[in-house]
Amino acid sequence: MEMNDKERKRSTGRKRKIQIQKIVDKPRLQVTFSKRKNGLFNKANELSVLCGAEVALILFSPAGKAFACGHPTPDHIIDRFLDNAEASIGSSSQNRNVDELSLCQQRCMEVEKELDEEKKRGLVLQTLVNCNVGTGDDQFWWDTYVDGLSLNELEQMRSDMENLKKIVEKKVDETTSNSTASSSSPVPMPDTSMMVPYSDVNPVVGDDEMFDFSLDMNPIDAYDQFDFSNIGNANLLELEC
Amino acid sequence: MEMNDKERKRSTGRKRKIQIQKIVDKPRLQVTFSKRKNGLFNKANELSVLCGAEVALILFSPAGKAFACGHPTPDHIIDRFLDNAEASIGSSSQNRNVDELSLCQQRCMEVEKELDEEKKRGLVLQTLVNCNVGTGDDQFWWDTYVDGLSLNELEQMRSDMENLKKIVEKKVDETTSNSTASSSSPVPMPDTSMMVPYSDVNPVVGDDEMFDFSLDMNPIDAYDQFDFSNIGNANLLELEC
DNA sequence: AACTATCGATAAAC
DNA sequence: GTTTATCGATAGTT
Repeated sequence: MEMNDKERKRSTGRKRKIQIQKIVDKPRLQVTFSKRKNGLFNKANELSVLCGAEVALILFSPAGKAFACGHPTPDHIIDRFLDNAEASIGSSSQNRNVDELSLCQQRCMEVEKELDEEKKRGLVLQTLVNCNVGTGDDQFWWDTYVDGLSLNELEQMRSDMENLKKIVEKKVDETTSNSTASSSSPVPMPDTSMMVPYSDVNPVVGDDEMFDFSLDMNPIDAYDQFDFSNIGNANLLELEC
Repeated sequence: MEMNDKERKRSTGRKRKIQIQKIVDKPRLQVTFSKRKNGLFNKANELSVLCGAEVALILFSPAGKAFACGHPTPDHIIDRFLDNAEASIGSSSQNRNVDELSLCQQRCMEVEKELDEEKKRGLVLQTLVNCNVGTGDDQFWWDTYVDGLSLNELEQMRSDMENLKKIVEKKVDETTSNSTASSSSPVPMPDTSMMVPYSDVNPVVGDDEMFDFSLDMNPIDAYDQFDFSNIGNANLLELEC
């Protein structure tokens, strides 16, 4: 975005540092809660995906509304946590009717495992392609690719490149002359989901759809009130498995 | 901080945009998990204080270590959550399970899709490896590769190829004049990275331009050259750039 | 709810 | 751990 300094001056909303203290203004609290709840779910989701970690996030709004998310499921995480902490207390979510769900979860985990191995395989292949030469930040693949070739191979490659260029140009011509049917071309549009699997696939989503990518998030219906008036700092604990 | 561009270049640690996908590299995953775990706890705490909300966050590291925090205590939140869930058996629990199921299915499909893409990428890399090693009578990978490209991709590829040709010619010159294998100089080429799906190689490219490998290629069946499942991540080079 | 400047989180390098 | 540049989250405004 291009702006000169004067345009900058008359910018509208400006963020300022805030103290981490209970917000008294009700509307502001509501907005903040909504925004930060979304941000928190988003970050929990990202951590889960990035690290393959099991994450559960449970929160009650000041109004007493419950939200939870987790992968594979909040109950799963809770059970594991409780089993961990108390060794053997029967969980209340055992007898739930989750046959199909648990099947899906199982499959999901299997696919994730397979994906993991496929990525490992990709790394190995990439290593081979790069001739085991580590790439610098500013190098492109052919820089290292070319490094591994002998002179003969290089000359071969040069002629290959010329042929390829012809092929490409021919293909461009074909595609251009057929441009009337461009939208219905036999070549499907590139699917960028490989590169951007979670962030930019659906740029515009509703509030509720925002975190449906991988964490199960389910707002719970209305619930009895608690007294939220005095809540202190977080009670942190770490424990070993 | 005021810095001109040259000083910028010399900076040490640089944050770059990362894909929200499972991190394969173990050390990197470990660091990311640790940092993001702290950030997540911190944000959960802030939300709790700012809005007076009850928040519980439970997570298991990939290694199986459990962490939890909550107000007033994780167990308290969990109890409340479980009571809540039990209390709402009948009306919403059915919907909730359905919701969880569909979300799980959605994630499953996404993972499967990513796996598909990863496999196609593996095919391309495999083909590349085979063509690098193999000789002559096989078609080169790009011959089939080109068939699946759209017009934009073809034009992108054409310019890529011209740059690559220059690199190859330069390399030929170097090899011819200097028997010493000098390291190739980085070629500033802003809008590429077509071939290497690990898109972080090129920070300039926009998400929309990301290339993918969802193409119909003639697979070269050489999948089981290696047993990838036995390869630990730690043994692999850092190749994610 | 959308926008923008700012602040905070954090990826990469040390 | 520490540092630093960058990216993402978000406070305040409309």
